[in-house]
Amino acid sequence: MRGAETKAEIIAVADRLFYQGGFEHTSFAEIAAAVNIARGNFYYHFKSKDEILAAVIARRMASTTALLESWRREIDSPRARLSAFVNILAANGDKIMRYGCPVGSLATELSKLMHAAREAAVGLFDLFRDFLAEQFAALGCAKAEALALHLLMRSQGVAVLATAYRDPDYVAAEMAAMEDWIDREIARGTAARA
Amino acid sequence: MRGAETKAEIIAVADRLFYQGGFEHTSFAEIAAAVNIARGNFYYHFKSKDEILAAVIARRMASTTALLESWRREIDSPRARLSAFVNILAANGDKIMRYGCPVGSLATELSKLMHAAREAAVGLFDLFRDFLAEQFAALGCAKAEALALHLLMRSQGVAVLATAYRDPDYVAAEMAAMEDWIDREIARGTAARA
DNA sequence: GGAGAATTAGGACGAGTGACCTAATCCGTC
DNA sequence: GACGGATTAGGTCACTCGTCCTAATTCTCC
Repeated sequence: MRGAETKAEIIAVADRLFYQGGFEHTSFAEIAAAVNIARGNFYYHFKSKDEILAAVIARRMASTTALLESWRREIDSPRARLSAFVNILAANGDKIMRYGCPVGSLATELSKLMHAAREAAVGLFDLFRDFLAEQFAALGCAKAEALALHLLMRSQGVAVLATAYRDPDYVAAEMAAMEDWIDREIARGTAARA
Repeated sequence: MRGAETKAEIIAVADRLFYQGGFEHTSFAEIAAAVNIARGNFYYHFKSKDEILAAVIARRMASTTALLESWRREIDSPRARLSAFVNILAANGDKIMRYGCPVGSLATELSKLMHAAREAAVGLFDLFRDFLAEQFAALGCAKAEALALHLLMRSQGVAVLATAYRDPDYVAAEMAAMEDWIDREIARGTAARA
């Protein structure tokens, strides 16, 4: 069973390093140093670097699914669940200002590389999109998926500008604007039903 | 004078390849093959890869400045100038869906690399921000710079999701939403003045 | 047309890359 | 406590990377 633990540790470290430095920029040597294992030893656990990437994406899919599931379970109102999403920007502000959004930056990098794992990486967006659409639908909004994509788009835009300008005040302002937009859309949805 | 032409060609090709494949992923060999010159020969024109990056950023600053200047000169109304900005998303749609936004993706990559040229790359955002703020101010909007950053943020968010989902219809929908938002902000500005 | 500078061709260098291998070591099972 | 599969250590492989040289070539100007 020790092997499984080592493998999980490699994936966890690779996950962090892929985020912080980018997939291609991160070398086996770097991961090995962080995990404290011999460099050539990766090939007992993974056949290639692409296989590590696939494992990292799978790990992110699992952890994101778990996060969204906990929100569905522990947060009562759909409106508050939307705020939970928006608040990611504040909770991870420091990391976002240095490394961008892990989902968006990976998808963009893999797209530039024309990497086969691009579509798998986009699956992370799907998780958030579906979660958000669920909440908008529960709030009685028509075209819930379009609203979900719009909110996703805003979080990505804020992440990019946060990385560029590194201004926490700007991020806070856009978060407030997102909350306002959500409330307006909900109001529009209930008005349409009346 | 032949040297200057070769240098300019190297910069132009590097510009394209840095955009399409990313800065770090693009090698001298790749650039050399595209320019049809000997690989080791770069060091007559540039002392290092970072120097090529600096030249590419300078080139983008110049071409962006020229583009915005032409808009200021040839487009009469500030409102139409804002539309010109939004329309970049349609005009460059195919490239954006494959490689993302050249400004945003470079800034994010350099941030991950903790590269010294990061701040210079962010200067490209400044050009657009100032241009947009100028137009909002001319339209009588208060907090023109905040509105400019918001529009910039949206274009970045759309670029990231366009790269992820590669759906032209989604891009078109967000462009329309951006136009609506602009009109509402202008209306708000004139109402406040009345 | 010849001197001298600008430019190019064509490697070579050490370091680092992902990939691969084999021998040693660990550890649960009988 | 010896066996056998699971795991690790550590080194090697071919290759590419950015960088750097030097010799040849081209161009400019007297």
